[in-house]
Amino acid sequence: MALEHALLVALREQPASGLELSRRFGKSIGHFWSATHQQIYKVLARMEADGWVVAETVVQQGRPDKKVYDVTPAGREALVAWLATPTPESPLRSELAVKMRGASFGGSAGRAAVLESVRQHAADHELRLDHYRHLTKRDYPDGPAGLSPLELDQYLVLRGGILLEEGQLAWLTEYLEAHS
Amino acid sequence: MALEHALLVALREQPASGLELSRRFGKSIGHFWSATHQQIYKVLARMEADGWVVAETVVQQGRPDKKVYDVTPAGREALVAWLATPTPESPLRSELAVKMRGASFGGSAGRAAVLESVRQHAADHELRLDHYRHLTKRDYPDGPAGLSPLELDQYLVLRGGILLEEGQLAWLTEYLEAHS
DNA sequence: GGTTCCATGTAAGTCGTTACATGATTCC
DNA sequence: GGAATCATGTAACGACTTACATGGAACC
Repeated sequence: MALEHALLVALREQPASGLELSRRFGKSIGHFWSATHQQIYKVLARMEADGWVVAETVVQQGRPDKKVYDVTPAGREALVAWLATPTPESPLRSELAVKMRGASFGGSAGRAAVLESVRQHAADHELRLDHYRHLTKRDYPDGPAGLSPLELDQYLVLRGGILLEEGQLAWLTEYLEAHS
Repeated sequence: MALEHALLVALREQPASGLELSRRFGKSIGHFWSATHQQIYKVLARMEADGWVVAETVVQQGRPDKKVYDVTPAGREALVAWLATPTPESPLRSELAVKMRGASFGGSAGRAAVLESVRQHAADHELRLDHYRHLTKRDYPDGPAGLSPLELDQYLVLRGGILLEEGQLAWLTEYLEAHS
């Protein structure tokens, strides 16, 4: 029940078509709320039926038409109402943690496989961390000083990405060291 | 497609009934893979049909009978096979991050509401962090030295809980400081 | 007598993923 | 000519949640 609101936020930052949204979700917001294009189309259709957004068909040359969505006043109200709603804690699910606890029951092959998974994930997290740090340097070379409220919030969400990735990496590194 | 395997791990550590499992999932493993009892019963039934587990009805005095599940050789094989499978990265979903980015579009009331949500979550994470640290002191007073492989893995998963909670807390603290 | 706990489920519905479909256009 | 991109979807399925149901035992 929250993809709708994530889309509202994205559309308030900038009106967009379904595909543009799904691409944007591959970046910024998507790091904290992923969605495929199929899902996005479905939810957009429902939001349009509910009057939260309106679509305007934009004719393009050399490309298919696209439907650019924008948020209606009703959609804005829905967003504000949602902000005031208590935020349930997102259940943290780590398949890797389950495998770590299962490694003892998998013999030497199982243990090696889990080690390999952990190594792979550590590399992934390191990569993403590099990416976030690069974004920080590029978009906020002077740190958070002098940013508008909107920019400050975007900066702080990026900081969240960095801090969470650092936590993950610290964990997996500790695991690998303990098993070496 | 992974609750099955989480249950296999839990049952290999100790055979149990559905309700006992759902209680255990409120603790240790559950911090990384939550599940309600309804879901657990359903999956256990499927696993029994698949021959991964067998149920033994245990008569109790003053209480209803319970069905204690144990893992079969086929279940053990399924667990080993799963360990060797590549581990997809669990999509990280933070409703709070979406709200942070939406706060600018919610007026002063919206911003205050988001701040309150962040404060609440920070308190929750601090509480859980205290809990994990308490568990560490109680169960591993001497650190990881001298633990069996199984205990070491349990220790390392607990360490994961601590490191991830610390990351979360650091993030939310930074947010609150930036908005004070 | 009412409430809570134990223990096992069913039913209905939402959320999300995976696979497939279409049709035009540009790139090699 | 074949592949990739743009753009929008449908269909089928599985995962997960929420609400409800049952029935006895213990607690106050």
